Amino acid sequence: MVKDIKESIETVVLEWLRNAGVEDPVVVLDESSLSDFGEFSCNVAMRYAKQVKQNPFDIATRLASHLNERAIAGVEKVEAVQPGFVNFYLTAEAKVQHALGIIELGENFGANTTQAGVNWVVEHSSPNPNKAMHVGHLRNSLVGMSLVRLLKASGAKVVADGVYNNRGIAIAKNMYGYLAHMKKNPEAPTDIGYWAEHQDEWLLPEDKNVRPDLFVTECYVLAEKDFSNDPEVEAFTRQMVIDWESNDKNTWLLWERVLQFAYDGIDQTLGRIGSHWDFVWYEHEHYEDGKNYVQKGLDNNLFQQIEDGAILTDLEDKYGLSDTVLLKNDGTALYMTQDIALTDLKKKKYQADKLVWVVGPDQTLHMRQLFAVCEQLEIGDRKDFSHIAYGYVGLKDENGSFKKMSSRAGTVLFADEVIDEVKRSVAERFSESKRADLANETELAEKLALAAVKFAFLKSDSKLDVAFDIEESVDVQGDSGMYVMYTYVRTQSILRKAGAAGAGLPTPPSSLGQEADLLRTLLYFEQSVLDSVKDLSIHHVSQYLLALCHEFNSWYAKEAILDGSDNESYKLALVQAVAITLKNGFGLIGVETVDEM
RNA sequence: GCCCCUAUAGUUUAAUGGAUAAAACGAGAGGCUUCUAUCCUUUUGAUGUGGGUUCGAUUCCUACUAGGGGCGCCA
Repeated sequence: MVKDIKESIETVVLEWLRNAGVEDPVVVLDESSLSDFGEFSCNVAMRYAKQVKQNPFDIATRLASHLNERAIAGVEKVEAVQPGFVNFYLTAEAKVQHALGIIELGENFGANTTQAGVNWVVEHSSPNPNKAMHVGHLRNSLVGMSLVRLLKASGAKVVADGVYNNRGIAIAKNMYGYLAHMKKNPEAPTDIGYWAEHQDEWLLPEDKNVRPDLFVTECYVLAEKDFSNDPEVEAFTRQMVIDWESNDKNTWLLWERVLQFAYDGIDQTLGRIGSHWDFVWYEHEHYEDGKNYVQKGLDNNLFQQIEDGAILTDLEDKYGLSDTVLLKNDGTALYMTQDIALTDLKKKKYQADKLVWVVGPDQTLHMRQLFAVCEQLEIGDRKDFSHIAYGYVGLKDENGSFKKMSSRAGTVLFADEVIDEVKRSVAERFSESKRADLANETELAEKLALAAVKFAFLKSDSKLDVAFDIEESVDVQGDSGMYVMYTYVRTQSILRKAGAAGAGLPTPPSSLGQEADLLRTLLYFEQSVLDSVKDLSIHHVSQYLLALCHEFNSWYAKEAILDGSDNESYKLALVQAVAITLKNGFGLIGVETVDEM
């Protein structure tokens, strides 16, 4: 495989540089920017010219001639080019062997061992257990799961986890909303005691024929309105929080009932998009523990108590971060308080080496403060904590500029709405093309819609904001998941048609023809995975898949594959190599391939 | 006021110190009696502004401009 050739080259270059007097040289083989420059190029001559006080082109020339003398297997020639690049041209045979090697590796093609032995924890999705998941959660979840798969493919042990912040005023609003607005008989009292004795007098999601998460969303919206208009409702809701804290039996019963609706609905959405948690944390189980950590920090003079009794961090000088409150002046916990406890719990439970939080960009300061405080408390090292701040998913306003979605303004798009909308558009295409032979159209439309949505969210850098236009952003043409899927379907169609003919041993050609660019592109898949792991962003893989599809489709347009020639089995092998690469890449993105569309 | 993020073609994005800045959408032209035209070929067009570092800057530093986010008892 090309991986081995690259390693051989790097070894020889390293040795040569050391002999030339370079201290601790770093050798990186980059993909050549143009095919005229070979398959890989190296910039060490320019990088170390100053250190060894020689002209970069001279260094490159001598390095190239040394490499040519060493005659590394798979390397046809090495060239030095102004101002000092060293370009590597692989032999046709090596490129063909690489493609055939893909078939041998199968689903393991693209996997690497860069994270072997490292325990990662990835927290993702962060749905609110009082509302349905919206597109922001969708993006979060897709980004998080792509990291989970990427790290697993790199040999890491990965745990995906989720947290439900399931206590406090927001949940109490849902409880009130349910109690007040989901009665079968409007005359029934809005009273927890009465509800506990007469639960069957209240509606369930199935009675209204709505999904449970939309059901709780409705409770929340109705409650929110009453809460801000009616002081009695506000008092009632706040009292529920107090009753809950003092473990009132019926309050807890109602709390569990309402939360379960949310959990059930969110599970449906997560299941639909293939997201998964190995473990779920519930805030109510650990939020009090945070106070012990704050006390410990106070004892060790890491924190300070201010006049009114609240506990404050001391991060200004040591970390250059603004300080924040760790414990309220009434001694109660904050989000930060429980996050400290949770971080330690996570670290210990999983023996975690690296922890990742996929959380919105508005939490950046909070996360930095958390990491710094955890370091002060010796919970872990800051460098092992990463905040993946995916960009906002917003809408375009009249002027075309970015506008954050707001649940108050009613501009929030739910995750399922987006997928359903794309699904409709996909189904429309089926009816237009009159492909009635596809028996499982609905199932297919679902798979294709998920492919389109996932790819749309994961094809660009996750930290950028997305101004979401349901028509444009989840397009099914051009650089889209549908395009990649269509290309995969093409490969499957050809392989099906070839049948047993494709099973023969391919006879590689003596020289490369139209397929040269395709073979070249196949060399770079593994690097795209490595780049994605390094940056903790899957988009390098997505971009690679698009490039591979362009090459494959160009080749497909130029050359008949099933031509009955001696080359046929070889060409079929290339089709198969492309198919495996697309499938593996899609796998990392979280897209399930289909065989027909 | 302070801190963080972002700025590439008309639009959505790619390229994180390298060579001629790469795609898609849009607009124009062409291509199916041939393995699925949801495709292919081709034309068009871009690094916010001013300095600096470097052999080399979209990439790093700096000032500015514009947009977004955040800044001790919300989550």
